[in-house]
Amino acid sequence: MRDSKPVHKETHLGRVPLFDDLPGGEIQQLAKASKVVVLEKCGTLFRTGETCPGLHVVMYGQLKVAFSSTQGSEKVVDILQAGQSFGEAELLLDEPYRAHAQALCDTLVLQVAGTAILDLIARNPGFAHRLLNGMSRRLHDLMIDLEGYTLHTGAARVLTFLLREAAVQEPCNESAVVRLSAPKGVIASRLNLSPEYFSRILHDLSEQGYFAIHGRDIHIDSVSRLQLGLA
Amino acid sequence: MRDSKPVHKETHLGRVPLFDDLPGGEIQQLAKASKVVVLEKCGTLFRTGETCPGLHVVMYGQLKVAFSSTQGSEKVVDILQAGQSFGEAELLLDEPYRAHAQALCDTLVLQVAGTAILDLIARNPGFAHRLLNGMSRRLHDLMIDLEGYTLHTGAARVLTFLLREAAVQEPCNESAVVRLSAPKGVIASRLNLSPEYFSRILHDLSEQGYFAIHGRDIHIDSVSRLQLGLA
DNA sequence: AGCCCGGCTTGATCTGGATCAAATCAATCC
DNA sequence: GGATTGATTTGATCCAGATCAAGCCGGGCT
Repeated sequence: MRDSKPVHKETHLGRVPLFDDLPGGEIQQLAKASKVVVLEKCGTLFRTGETCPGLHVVMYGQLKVAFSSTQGSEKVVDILQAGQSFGEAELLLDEPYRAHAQALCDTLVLQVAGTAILDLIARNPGFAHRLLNGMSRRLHDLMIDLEGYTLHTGAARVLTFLLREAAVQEPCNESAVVRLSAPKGVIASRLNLSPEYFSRILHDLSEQGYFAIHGRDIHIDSVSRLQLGLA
Repeated sequence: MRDSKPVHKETHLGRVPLFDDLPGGEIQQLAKASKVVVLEKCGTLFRTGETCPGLHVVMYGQLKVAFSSTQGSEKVVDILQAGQSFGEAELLLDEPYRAHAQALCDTLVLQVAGTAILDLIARNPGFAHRLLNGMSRRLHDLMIDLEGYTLHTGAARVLTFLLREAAVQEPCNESAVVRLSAPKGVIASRLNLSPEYFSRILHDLSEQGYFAIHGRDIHIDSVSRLQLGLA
């Protein structure tokens, strides 16, 4: 992140799903109300307990959102990719963050001031609806995670995760190569597993012929076979 | 639930926090678009996989929302009290329910048709904002639960639960009697504990002098003492 | 009163997954 | 290339919390 070429906020914002059907004027308002944050790998975007300065939108790079326990261990709640936003709930409730966010690689974030978002909600019902849909999606995904954590075994969570990744990375293919988008330790924590146990599960499943592991690439011969493994 | 006195939807809806500052005309529209559902104890409101007929609003009574595993065990996600609504996310995304809902006692629910809610969002930015706040609250609470499940021990979750209940039931009192609003087994599942282990934790904590148990009533001498127990 | 049934407790045992410790591998930097 | 540092694996051990199996209320019913 050492080049200091000025960031053109409008074009960036216009590409984000949450904003991409907004008229140009609105985008300009948002751009004016937003701040560029440049993070290098491992840089912190916000910490637990801080109050939220606005809506975070990832332009490029990758962030992990995690809880930290008193004993230094942490639990990754979400991994944010380019185009995703974060902090809607805290913004609307004006509550401090329960988690912290850290860049997994060099990352660019725009922070849109809360007032600009609130204005937009009041002025543009279509945007409110879109925001509502985004939050619904997040709520729904969180429910799925919760179901996994409380009802499914570690191996089942790993299989489910790989299936979802395969569906995203190579839709509708019977065979797929899934590339883990983050270090195994981070994925492990995301699945609520210790790195060691995650490694063992991966090993076991590959021994059972579900897939082959090559570093961060998981080669799946038969996606439908994985699906069966869930039963 | 054996009296069949017709339910006056308007007055009921007008008392629900989500709708209570809507103009009378809007309330009437909602009432017209909503259906009364009467459930007796253990009656099912909806099942996993069903598509959602509208927004559920609890008028009186109590519901549990839970995941069911293939082996018959279940995990309670939420306990809904009178005045609460449920199903916003599924409604907006048009996704089937991931969980089922069952009445814990005789319960009255209004189901507001999805179209009426969508209209209201498009027409009334204030309502959209209110809905957004409600979903933020739910998202935030879910995050707190998740933090508990993944990072805290069983005993810590029980203490946290009791502290929140005390804060709701007897705000700002140093001593409090917390009445468990549901059978212990349901609370246990809500905290992601087996009934047996929940019972043991309660026993242990009371032995350590944190509180005294009388059936479903937990007598807390010193709320601040409980807070210390969390460290 | 006596009976029944569902909710709760208690005890004994088991296990998924964590933790600790050490070895191996991989990427980067002199 | 060798050294350094972090990521991953492997092995041994441990533990929070589940499960299984009885007992034990307490309250509604006849």
